[in-house]
Amino acid sequence: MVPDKETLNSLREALLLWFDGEGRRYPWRDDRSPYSVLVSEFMLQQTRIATVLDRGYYTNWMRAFPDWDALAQAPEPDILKAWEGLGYYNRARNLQKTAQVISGERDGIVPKCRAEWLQMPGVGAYTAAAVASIAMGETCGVVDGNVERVFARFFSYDQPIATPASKKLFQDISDQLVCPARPGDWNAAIMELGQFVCTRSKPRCSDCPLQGGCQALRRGEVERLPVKIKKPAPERKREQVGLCRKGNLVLFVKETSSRRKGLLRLPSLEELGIAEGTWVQVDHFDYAITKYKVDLEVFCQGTREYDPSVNEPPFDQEEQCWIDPFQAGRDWPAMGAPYKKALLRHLERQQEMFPDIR
DNA sequence: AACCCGGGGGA
DNA sequence: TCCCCAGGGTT
Repeated sequence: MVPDKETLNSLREALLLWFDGEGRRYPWRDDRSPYSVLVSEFMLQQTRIATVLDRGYYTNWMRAFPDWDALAQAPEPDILKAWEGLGYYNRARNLQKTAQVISGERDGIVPKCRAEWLQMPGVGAYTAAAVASIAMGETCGVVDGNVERVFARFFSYDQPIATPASKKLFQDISDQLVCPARPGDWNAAIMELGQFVCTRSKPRCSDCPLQGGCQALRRGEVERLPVKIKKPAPERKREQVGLCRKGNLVLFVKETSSRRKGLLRLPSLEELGIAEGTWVQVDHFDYAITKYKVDLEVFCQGTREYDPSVNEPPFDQEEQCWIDPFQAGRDWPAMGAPYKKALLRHLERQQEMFPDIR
């Protein structure tokens, strides 16, 4: 599948020339230290560049935790707060674990190659190849969603790409195509080609530096590739939570499950011991979580005040957390996005009903 | 190999 | 609505 040496050289030249002209500037491209690159790669796992940049996650993180030591020593609530809204919170925990391994066990010595990076927590095939090539100049190829799409089209690969066999094939191809002279740029370039030119829909083939060698373009199969396996429709669920007020405070619960440990959520009516029909539904909206689509229903007491002496929540004191949403810095612990949304919508409603308060 | 994990933005 | 994004870990 891999082209002969001469074709390969012209391929590399064409893509890198395009990248030198069209390549974007990102903060982690201006500073290619292993730490900067690794932080960016963790944030970009299953997350769009625009999300990471526009909402300031990368900048804030680098300011709060500028190096391995700072991250290694940071309290977990702080790193979760810096990650709040990005999702997949184990990424933040694993990033810190990696920092702790490097700054502690390895005495500040970073892994020197892809195989060593692969040993770090939260670092898989993609991230190991990315940081090894971009930050250390190792000749190894990345495979992400963009690369899969570009390869499937360029080689007119008509098998489903989400299989182990396809993954292995693409990894092998990527490792052979990567330009030894500029491995980091090559990997960035092919991903960026997938992002801006070889897009999922409406690909801009006439702008593509690889159009001459693209098999799918020649066969008119670009729109059909890559072949994806259709996912089952999400399972619908209903979630009923209570917004408990005590003065300016709102009751939250600290999650204890391993993955979401430390995140805040609103308590369920069941946890609160609220009989159905006794509280008033004040809001509802849908949110998606992995394979589920959840209809979140928010309830309040008829009166505006929640009286804990009458209705003390049955869960442990340590799991309770009363938040003051009017606090200037809104300095509460990291909150799951749906519950944060429910809280903010509650505050908006209250402002409309009682504009005199705050 | 299948399943789990968040959240958002574009089409 | 659906898709899928610079994936990784666990079972």
